[in-house]
Amino acid sequence: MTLRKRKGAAVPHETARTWTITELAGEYAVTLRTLRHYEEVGLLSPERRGTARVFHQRDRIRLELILRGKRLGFTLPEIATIVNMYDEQPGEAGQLEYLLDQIEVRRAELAQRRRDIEDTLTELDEVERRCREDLSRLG
Amino acid sequence: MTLRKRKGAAVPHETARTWTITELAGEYAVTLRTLRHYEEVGLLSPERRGTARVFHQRDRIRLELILRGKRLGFTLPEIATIVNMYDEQPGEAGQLEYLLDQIEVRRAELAQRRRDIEDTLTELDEVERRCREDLSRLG
DNA sequence: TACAGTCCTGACGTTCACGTAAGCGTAAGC
DNA sequence: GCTTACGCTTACGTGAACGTCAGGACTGTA
Repeated sequence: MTLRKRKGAAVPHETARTWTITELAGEYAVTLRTLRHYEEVGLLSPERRGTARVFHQRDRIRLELILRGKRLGFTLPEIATIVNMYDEQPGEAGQLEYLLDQIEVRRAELAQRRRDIEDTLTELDEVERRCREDLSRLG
Repeated sequence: MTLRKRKGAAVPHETARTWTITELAGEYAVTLRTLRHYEEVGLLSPERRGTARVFHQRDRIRLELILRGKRLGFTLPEIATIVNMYDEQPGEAGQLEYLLDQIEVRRAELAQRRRDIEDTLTELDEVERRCREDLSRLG
């Protein structure tokens, strides 16, 4: 799921498949406006052929990351910092340490969210149990 | 963490503690406006003494559920359906089955979010690994 | 060549979840 | 009895994440 190429990983010579904005929107159940918006805020940067957008595999992967971030309740700027981690250039030490910091921040947030989910699931179990109890009392 | 009383669970006779809006806001790090907003949309319904709001333990519990829902990225209406599950009256069979349906829906959403979190954490690990690798190469 | 289909760029509108005054009531303390 | 603190309602403002036109270009096809 990494976007960054570590070496010159010899891409197969065939022309890679691309997608139009309508195709991508259909496949991921988002609107054209949404995809354009993600480009506006720098989350996607499809190739242009003339004025038309041409989406590559790279854009699909980023889009999947974006949608996942949305499901997790992150804002688009937050998602940007996460998504951009994946294709950061090696860079210099200060940058790398900043990146490590960011990773810790996100990790902590995600851990909290996971606890929230566990708690909620447990309580839903309890609600369901009571509910079935009441139902059987009625039947 | 249940709000519904199953029987006449003999409440201790001492007067239960209550909280003012400012106290509650301070404790949960939200604004007065936020608490009032939650009341506007029916998520909280504090007692009124004159015009002033008086919050009870029940309200604290609901507020905790609300904040957890927010961390999980649910909208306030979505949170309402979840929170209201906790203190539904036993009700009739149709209602109970509807509730069971709702529980399934939420459970599925939460399961998806949990997968999202797992995936993201795994990938953060990978990013961190690469990052440390690059750092050691520099040091 | 006419027209349907797909794409584009503005740019204003909308919903959600509050923020932010403005203006007023009331109870405590000096 | 005046100030200060806290609380209230009403109501307009705001930022994020798009929705929704309007107007225009290009492209295949009947």
